[in-house]
Amino acid sequence: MASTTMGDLLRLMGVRELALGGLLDLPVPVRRLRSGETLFHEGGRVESVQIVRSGSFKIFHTERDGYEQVLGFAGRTAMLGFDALCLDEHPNEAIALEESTTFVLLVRDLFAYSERTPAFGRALHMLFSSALARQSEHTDVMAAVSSEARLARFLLQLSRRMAADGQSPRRLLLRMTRRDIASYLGVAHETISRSLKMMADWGLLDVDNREVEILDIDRLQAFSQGARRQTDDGSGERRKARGGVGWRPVPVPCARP
Amino acid sequence: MASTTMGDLLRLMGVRELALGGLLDLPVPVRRLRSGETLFHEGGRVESVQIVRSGSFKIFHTERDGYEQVLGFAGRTAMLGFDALCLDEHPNEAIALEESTTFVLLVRDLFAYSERTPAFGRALHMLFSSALARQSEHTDVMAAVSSEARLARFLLQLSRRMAADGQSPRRLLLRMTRRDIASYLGVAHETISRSLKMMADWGLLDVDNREVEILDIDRLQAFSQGARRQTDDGSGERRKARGGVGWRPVPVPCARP
DNA sequence: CGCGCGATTGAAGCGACTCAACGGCAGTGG
DNA sequence: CCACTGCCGTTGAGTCGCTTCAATCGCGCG
Repeated sequence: MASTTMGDLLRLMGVRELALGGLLDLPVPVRRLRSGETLFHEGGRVESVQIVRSGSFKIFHTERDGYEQVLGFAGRTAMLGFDALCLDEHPNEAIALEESTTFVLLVRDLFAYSERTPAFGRALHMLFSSALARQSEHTDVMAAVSSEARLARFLLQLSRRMAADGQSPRRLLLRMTRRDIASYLGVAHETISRSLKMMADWGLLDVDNREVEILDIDRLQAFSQGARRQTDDGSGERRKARGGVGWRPVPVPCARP
Repeated sequence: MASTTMGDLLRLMGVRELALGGLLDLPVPVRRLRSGETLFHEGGRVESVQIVRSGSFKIFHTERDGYEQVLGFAGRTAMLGFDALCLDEHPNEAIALEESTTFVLLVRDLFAYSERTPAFGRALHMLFSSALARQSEHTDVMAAVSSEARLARFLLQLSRRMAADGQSPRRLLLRMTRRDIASYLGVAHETISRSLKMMADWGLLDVDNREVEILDIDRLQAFSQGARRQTDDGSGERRKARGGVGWRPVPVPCARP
């Protein structure tokens, strides 16, 4: 494993000021997971906080009735397991959606790291903050009223993450199932299928199973902002847009509850 | 103002090990706000992180179309403005719902505090963690399908906060409007009225304008669990029970959100 | 006192859930 | 090798809960 030092971790965390103490060579353990492997279990003891180095994860909670509530999806630079710090056990479970690696920071070492490497301490604060910001993404999708708008916001979030990683913000590869997305968005999984089709028919997306290409990111953005469509003109006409030619969704903003 | 020291702050944060350095006497500024006053504006510069010492706040975001999306309600010990740390400006706004006070921690001092008072650093980590946990409360209410279940979960959250503050978990005083609650729960404000009435008729609550008394907390709890039915999943339980005793006569489940 | 806002209640229409069936694909085992 | 079984994804049809529009009442305030 060529790169498993504090310096590498700091680089991942976006720290640029690397002219610091020799602690940059401090080894930091890396964990490898195959697709489907679980990072930590719900109810498990809290021993470490982990930072995603590569791959992606699904975080979810299993309700008493067995329903699997998806809480979020984590990609590169995400911090996992931190919400458990103020509890005695993990409130949720994380599993890898693909082959992934994480930096492992033992909770008992966390504070020592911060004291000995100030840059790490500050970067940690930033990570905390962005963990909060990531959480608010969920609030953002749930704030949309229609299921299509929720899905649009979700796709735009993925797109932004791709861009942040220096990849194309247009071509998305959904590593999670429709059912996972549905749970995350708080809709039925059938609705995800239907909404994807709708948006494809409208010319916003090109959908091929898990591969989604955003064709018109501006209109998608506008659409994701839309509260509820007005029926105004030929409302009975919107059953099936043909071939995606000419028809536009025309989202009309209107006051909400 | 009798109590505005680091020691008081640590006490609020729940730190018990107060046998520490003399930095406990370090003064920490306190801010007072009247009802309706704003703690920080959306788009404002990020100068401080604040911890609620008394009172309560509404955190919200104003969308382009003018719709006010409520993101949460903060009470005693809540940390506000921290999500802005990794951004250049506040992503949301906070206003006091009643007469309130906060401890003010300048961002530029944050790290220094941690270095000089290790107990503070650790307590800060805990605060970060519980800020995350608080965020997940929103996910929790949104996970409920029916508007009544959402409202029930919301009331139970308030109840738990009351209990955590040593007050009666039964008598709630809603400091926010129905409209605020509705926005937070993602439903129409009329629905809040109707749901409250429903639950009162059911004998779960006693409602008098902003004063709500929980009459049967156990049944309320049970009621709030009405999530999405189904699943029974069985993935971990899959007994191929060949020649089995008690094989289910009905080919039940289709996995459902 | 009238104005605005919060809260309640009624009526009607639509969007999303539910139930159900089908096709495709991967893993498995005879 | 090829049924066989599960799971994922899609599509259809019917029902219902919630939104939407609307009217009314109470209350604090300039």
